[in-house]
Amino acid sequence: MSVYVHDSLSGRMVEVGGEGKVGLYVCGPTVYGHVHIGNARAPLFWDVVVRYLRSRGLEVTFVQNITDVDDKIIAKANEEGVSWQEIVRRYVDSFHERLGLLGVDLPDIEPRATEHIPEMIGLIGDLIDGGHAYAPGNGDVYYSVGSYPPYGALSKQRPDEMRETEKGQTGFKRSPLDFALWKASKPGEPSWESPWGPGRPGWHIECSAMVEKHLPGGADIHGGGTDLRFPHHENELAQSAAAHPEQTFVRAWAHHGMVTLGAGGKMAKSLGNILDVERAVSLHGKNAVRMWLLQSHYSQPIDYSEEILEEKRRAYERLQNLYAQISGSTHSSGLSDRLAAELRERFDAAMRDDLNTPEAIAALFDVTGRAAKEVAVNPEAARQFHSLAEALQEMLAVLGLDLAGEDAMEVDGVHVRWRSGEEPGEGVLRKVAERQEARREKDWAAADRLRDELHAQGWLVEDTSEGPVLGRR
RNA sequence: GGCGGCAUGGCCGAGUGGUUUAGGCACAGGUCUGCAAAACCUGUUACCCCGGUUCGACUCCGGGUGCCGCCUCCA
Repeated sequence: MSVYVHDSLSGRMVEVGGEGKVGLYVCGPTVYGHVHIGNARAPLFWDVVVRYLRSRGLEVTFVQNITDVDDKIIAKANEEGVSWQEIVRRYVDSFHERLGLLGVDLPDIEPRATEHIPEMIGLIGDLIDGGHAYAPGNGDVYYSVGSYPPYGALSKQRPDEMRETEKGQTGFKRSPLDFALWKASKPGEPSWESPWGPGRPGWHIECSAMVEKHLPGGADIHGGGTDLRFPHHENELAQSAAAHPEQTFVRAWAHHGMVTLGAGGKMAKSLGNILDVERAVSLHGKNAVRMWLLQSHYSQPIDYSEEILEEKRRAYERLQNLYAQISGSTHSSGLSDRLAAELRERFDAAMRDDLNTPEAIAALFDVTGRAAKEVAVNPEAARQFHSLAEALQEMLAVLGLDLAGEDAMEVDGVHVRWRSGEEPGEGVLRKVAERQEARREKDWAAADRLRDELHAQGWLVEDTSEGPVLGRR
């Protein structure tokens, strides 16, 4: 069992998991604010990938770091007059809470930069020893881009053509492209002892150190947004490859597209055009958000709008309705077995081909729709799709989409059902029972009046042969 | 300015050198239904422009146009 992932460095598909194991490293957040849905794309997508790989029997180690020391964290702390640790604590909690709202599981290892200072210092030492870094005496240590000829390969940039930009110049760097591995700390800033004086790590070095530590032998897949390709990933690669040329650092670089907000372009904290995860979930629901992010390929940019999310909510509902038709199955017809096998095969083929979640989801709709057609022609078939329902449950678990079960209650002698999760109030239930009673007496005027009232309260009543079912409208 | 990517039907969005419908949403008509909803049936709209390669290109190559990302912190 293995999957193929498009590698941004070579431009080719790389086989991953052939040995039965997969080491995955994904760049996590810098915790100085609440994560928005753009930030959430990576954790959500890779969580799905991890679930998929595990469902196929692969042993996965998923590492996603947290950057807990950084200029912005320090700035935020100063702004509020609290410690940087306080800022970190607050936004790590917020990050976890928001992932929870989206139904995203935490990675196996969530290393923090500040917990890897010795490893980073060691790595920097190796770079200096190898002639790839220098300490000009101001307390900083810089990576010498010129010492590593392949520099630029990942971002397809040529160092000599990038010289135009001199924004990074400090006076101590030998080349403006050189970047900080270690920064001398100013008074009041977080600081650690090092051979070059008290200071703190540069941004890129943490990922190099943490990949090497937590995924010995290298990462099979290294994920992150396309905006990290340069300079972050380029620098990571340059550091590790130069320090430890005998080791593989990353086998496949997988970059996901940006979440855009219509004409506003890329969603970014610095642009202020962000949509908080909490708001997105409360506006559209977890399932719609997941459907939205998973129904386009990870490598593509994806646009957010309320209309699009509404569409995705409906798409999810359709899947839900299709599933509901066969969910009561007690046995499996030959058709069910065939469809289940086809579904597994297509889902698998799609995922193995560069983690193509939209293709995988299309298979869900297609196969399930065919079962629904059968049910339409032959109502008996509704109870004969056990094997398909089972397969569907597995795939939806991988995608993290809920299969809303149903709860029910006897109200005034009427069996009232509703989608689990949102319990209707006593008054609503009573109205439904009353309406059912009116229908029994063919008092359509009263029944319609009650339907309208329930509608006004946000509920939709569906009449079925098995009695009324409540749903949020 | 440099580098990279993308351009598919009303919208979202996969995919492929030709023989089959991606899938979803929306819309129109119908079946079912007291009504409504769901489901099912039928129908509608495709591959940015110009060249080239090819027996044949939406699918490969070149050019153009447009959009996006990166080149500075950024998922």
